[in-house]
Amino acid sequence: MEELQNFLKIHSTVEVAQFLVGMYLEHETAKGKLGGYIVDCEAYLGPDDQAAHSYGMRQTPRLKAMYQEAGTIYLYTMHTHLILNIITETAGIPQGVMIRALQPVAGIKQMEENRGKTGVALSNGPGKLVQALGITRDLYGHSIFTSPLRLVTEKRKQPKKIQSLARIGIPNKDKWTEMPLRFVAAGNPYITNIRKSQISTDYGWQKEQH
DNA sequence: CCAACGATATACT
DNA sequence: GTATATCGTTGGT
Repeated sequence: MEELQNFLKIHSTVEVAQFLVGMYLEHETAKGKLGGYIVDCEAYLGPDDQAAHSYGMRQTPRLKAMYQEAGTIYLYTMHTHLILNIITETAGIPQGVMIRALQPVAGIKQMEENRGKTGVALSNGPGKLVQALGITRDLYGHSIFTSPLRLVTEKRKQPKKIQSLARIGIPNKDKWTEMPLRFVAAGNPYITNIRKSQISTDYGWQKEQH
């Protein structure tokens, strides 16, 4: 965990976003541990990024967590859905990574119950994975290092290829609309809007090394 | 009041 | 398979 904390300190938001592809995300709930691999995420680059909530160093009550230290959990609601972000820089620099999709590994049965769906619909979108993992607003502002919701570096998988794409859902933001700040594990079926022909049988992971 | 870092159902080639 | 319409809540001018 200290290792991860250090990683956040010395790397840029974009580098962290790329590192989070393949990272194991786990939520310890009353109904057991729910977790899986992050396969799709987006970087939001604070003051300059027109698509970021914190564009122009905007300060509002809900943005409070964005100005806290790296590892802080930033949650916001969007059209009835809760969206999960992880803050990536030191306090005062409002940048973060939005978690877009997860390949479920542990507690899949519980996730199906939480979602009322099965298969890729469990977690192939930001609001979906939050619901699948049972994440709630009271995690707002807590740390990814010390809360029931945490990143497990030891279980991280290595993607064969990280693909850079334009971010989703941010039209009319000049160059920021097109900038390749979205990173996915190429070939993984849980990626948002992936085409069937793009899915690979190994789900986009490197082979385990022995 | 209205836009928003979505999700879903429904309607189409 | 892709496209659109509608749902719905909260935060910020």
